[in-house]
Amino acid sequence: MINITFPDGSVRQYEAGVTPLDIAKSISEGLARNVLSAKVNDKVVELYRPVNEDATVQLLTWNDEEGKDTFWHTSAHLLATALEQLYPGIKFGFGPAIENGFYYDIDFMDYQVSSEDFPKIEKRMMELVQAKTPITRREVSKAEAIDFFTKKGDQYKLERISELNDGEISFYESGTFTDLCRGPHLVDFSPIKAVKLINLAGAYWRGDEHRPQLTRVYAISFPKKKELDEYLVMLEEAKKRDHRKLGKELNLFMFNDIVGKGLPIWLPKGTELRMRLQAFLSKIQKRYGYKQVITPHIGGKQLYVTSGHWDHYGADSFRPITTPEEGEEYLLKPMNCPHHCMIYKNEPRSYKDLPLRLAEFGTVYRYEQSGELHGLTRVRSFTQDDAHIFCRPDQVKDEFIKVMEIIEIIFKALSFENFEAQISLRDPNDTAKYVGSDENWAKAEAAIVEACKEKNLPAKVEYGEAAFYGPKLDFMVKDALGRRWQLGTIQVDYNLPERFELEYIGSDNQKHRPVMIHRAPFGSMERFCAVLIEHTGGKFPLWLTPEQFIILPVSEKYVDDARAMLAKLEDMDLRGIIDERSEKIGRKIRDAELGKYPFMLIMGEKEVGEGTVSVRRQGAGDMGAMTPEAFAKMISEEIEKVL
RNA sequence: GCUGCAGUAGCUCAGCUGGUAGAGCGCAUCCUUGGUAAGGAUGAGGUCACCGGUUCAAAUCCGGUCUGUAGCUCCA
Repeated sequence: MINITFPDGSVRQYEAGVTPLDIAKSISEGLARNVLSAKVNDKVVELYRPVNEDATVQLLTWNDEEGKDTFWHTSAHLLATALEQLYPGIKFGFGPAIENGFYYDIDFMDYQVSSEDFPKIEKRMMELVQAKTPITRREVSKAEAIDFFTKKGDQYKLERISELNDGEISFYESGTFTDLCRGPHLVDFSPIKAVKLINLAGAYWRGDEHRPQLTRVYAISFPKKKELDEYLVMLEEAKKRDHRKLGKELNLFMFNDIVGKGLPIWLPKGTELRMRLQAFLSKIQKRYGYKQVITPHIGGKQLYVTSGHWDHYGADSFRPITTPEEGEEYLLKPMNCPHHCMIYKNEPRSYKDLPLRLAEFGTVYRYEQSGELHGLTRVRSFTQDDAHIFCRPDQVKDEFIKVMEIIEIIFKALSFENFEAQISLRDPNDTAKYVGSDENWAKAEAAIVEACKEKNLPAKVEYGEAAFYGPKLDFMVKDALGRRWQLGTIQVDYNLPERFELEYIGSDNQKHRPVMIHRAPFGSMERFCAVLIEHTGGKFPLWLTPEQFIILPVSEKYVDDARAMLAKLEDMDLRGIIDERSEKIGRKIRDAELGKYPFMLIMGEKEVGEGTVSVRRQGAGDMGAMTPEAFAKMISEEIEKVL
């Protein structure tokens, strides 16, 4: 008998050689039906793999990330099995489970496959499911593996095998399809009740653009048909929140071919929104001791040669601007820090002056590859809510905490709750590729980790992800379609102070080198607004929205009264517009609802007589009549609650 | 940058295998002056992204370019 320990700490005894499926059956019928794979001593395995000695066992279902992984990974094999039957001779790259579904990278050889073929492929997949094709695992020798795929002519699998050692190679067979795979997998295809191919996209073999491009087939599958339907509805809903669509509908921003791709133009309403965000941050920064500065949009090339950016990124950036003056070259500013370094250098600094916090809403220009451009989230001209903190090494942690507080205030005001934080530290095995002393790195890395601990911020630590010039802390959020974008960032920098020979006079009357912290709570105004648009679905919080209300006169007779009311509300620091069209009130309400104005103020004979407005809240309906003063009070109270 | 897909009115889109353009919304004018999610009539508006080719004839077929889009790669 062996002891099996469960995640809750309980222990049961079983015969040696018991399988996870047996264990599930011994617990309950339902569990046995739903279990997908099992985690035995921290390794996920198939349900038929015997357990021969004492172990901890966690039975994995659809509700466990790892259970889903097994499910989708097997679905990828189902896809491959179907594709190989439909397109004999195709070659297979990798086919993993991903965050939402799975994909398989395929070399389709001479076959032309398009999304029109999806139904056919899905149909074949479901036929294989119904056939209850078992999936069997087999350990093979390296020689056997090489032999098999040589015969098959699959150079991709052969390349992968060449990196593996004898004794760690396994094959999985699902009917007609045999794949090199580590597993684990479902026992057979039958739990897969619904599949949907999502799209096709090119993907380089092993992500290398110099290697062949395969066709990546994205798909998703579910244990219940209903879950697939819900997922598809969710996708549709997400598309409605896409900031590119809402930006057009709400007249926030535009692009124009002649102006140039990746160069966003902010329309009046979008500008309102952005200015308000900037004013909000400026106010907080003032409280935290930042000094606002303004620097030019271009800078002498030497500035960026000194900073090192020219060497690093110059070849892939906008070409230098030349002048009639022989040999004179300027760069469109790709970042603000070198300018700020020059401000630091402009006068001698004492340790008493530090930290010096220079802030700028600085517009920068970067030549992003055309395939990378994406709405407002990836553009070639954007404005960073940038600031550089010049401080002593012993001040890093305190400054870090203060920046984290600013980010906290912002995220809270906008109810960004689903963000992820990542601490990027240097690769401990390759410290040579980083600049700065070991001592300073150790100090800064510890400062970041401690700051997160102190602020109770759950952050994932990634080694080797630090920039060459210093460790950093990034804040990431997902957009409507589940893509992850980096917003706020705090980065420690030892490189620029060195390159620009920044100094301060310490209390010991000696010269010392300050540490620089780059930070941008929003990241860029463009990207932040994009995420904000998707987060709110265009229904911005009251304090931010370009128009807080729209006055709807019941008929044209009351337009003059509406104008007087607007003036009165504007005097009370509210903002709104009037719908002066000759339309019936029902129509005006409908349009205002669709236009996402937070409040509709209806004015007719009754209200004009009483000196009130009838308030209707977007999405919630009639709230009754109130005086403009009462309305203003209600709005300001609501705003105070969030800010 | 690479690969797939797409580009028709301000917006969303229809236009089968080639026969010289349509709808809804929006806009303009007029009628209507209305009470909590679409009142009515009339009208304007398009080199069918651009350039070239095939054809008696191209929005439609072919090639190229541009732009968008899905991914890959990159990202200070």
